[in-house]
Amino acid sequence: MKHFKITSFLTANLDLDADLIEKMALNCNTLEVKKNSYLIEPGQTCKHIFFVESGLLRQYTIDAKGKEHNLNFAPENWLITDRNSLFFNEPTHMFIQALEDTTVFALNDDFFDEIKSQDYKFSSFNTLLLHKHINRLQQRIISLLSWSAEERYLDFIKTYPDLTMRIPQTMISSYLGITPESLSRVRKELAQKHKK
Amino acid sequence: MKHFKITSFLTANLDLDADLIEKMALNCNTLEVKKNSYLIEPGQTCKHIFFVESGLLRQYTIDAKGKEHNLNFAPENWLITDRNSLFFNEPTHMFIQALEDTTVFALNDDFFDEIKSQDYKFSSFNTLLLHKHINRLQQRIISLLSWSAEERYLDFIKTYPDLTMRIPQTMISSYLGITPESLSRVRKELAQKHKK
DNA sequence: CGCCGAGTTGAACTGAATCAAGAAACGTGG
DNA sequence: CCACGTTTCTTGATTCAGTTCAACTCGGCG
Repeated sequence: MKHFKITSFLTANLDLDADLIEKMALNCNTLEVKKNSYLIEPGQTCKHIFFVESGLLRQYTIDAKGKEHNLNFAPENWLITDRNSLFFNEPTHMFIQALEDTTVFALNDDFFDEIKSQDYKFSSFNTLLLHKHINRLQQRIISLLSWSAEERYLDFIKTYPDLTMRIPQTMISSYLGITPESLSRVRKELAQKHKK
Repeated sequence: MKHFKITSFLTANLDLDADLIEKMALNCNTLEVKKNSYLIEPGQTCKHIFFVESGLLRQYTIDAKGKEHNLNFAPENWLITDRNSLFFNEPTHMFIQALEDTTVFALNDDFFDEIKSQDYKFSSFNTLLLHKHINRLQQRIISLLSWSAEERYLDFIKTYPDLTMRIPQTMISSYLGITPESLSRVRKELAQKHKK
């Protein structure tokens, strides 16, 4: 049996039979994505849910004004996909790019359908993922509505302490919805406060 | 057979057997919610998906600073719920309040589980709803990140032309993430532009 | 060594918030 | 159905968080 991290991830989350997980591990693909290259680009239709074995991905889009918006980061043990493209079978508007050399485990979405009949837990697992995703999006909307740039940054480093070092500041600022200059100033302010 | 609007809504969306829909219609409750009263309040656990037969609901939350944030409006033919509370069976932080005298059709969430075995279309219907919800949330995040107050308002009146008249401006402004004063000024500007 | 992109810093600017005060709309009780 | 008080909306003056633009620093890499 292949020993991907996803194996333990799934076992922990689902309490599935080992042979079912192994079956999945055998059917799905491991992909290597070199730093700065792309897993998904606009126009493509996203067919997989990607589980990050190692490395770091970012998901971003470019708006009508040509501005880049980082919507998600996915370090090891995270899942990432474009639910919209995947489910509605439409071309995506998203980029998914590797910020570090990354190994992903690509779960073909069909797999969920196939397995559904075999194991009820597995289909409800996908529903769980959808609900967790909704939760995160909701939280982010509320943070954009109610917090200042500084508060959003503090929340970011609290939530993802290790990522702060691995993601360029321009991308973090874009995720937070502020300019790189503003983030730089926020960081400076915080450093000064901390020194006292 | 009861003639709720939801009947035609479901028929249009699902192509279900008439008797299945009727069964649902008989098993679920119609609730009347008087203007300004609440369907859901924080602390309660949300157990239903509400389909609005007639009237208008709003969903909002109050943040740590005591500020109110309108997250959703649901006029006739819309569905509304707190997915988080519903799925994880946790107390909600949301208010769902009637802005007009409203009639809702309350689908007990268990119903989806029960019906799942009987009709596969029905369970995939719920998944469809989840994906549509994710889509809306994603769009809203992007609009908060990339559009000005005026642009967001223009998008709002374009998307929900009739709602603009039925929802107090304070609530629209809160939905857009701006102050009531700013919205008033934005409207004034637009009226002047339009006059020319 | 010298270039180049990322990050920092400064100064001027601006969109939106805040505070305050007036006008209009609303519903409640007489 | 009107009168009154309360809330909502508007308008103005001022302030502020964050943007923009431009110049500078620093660290990595060919």
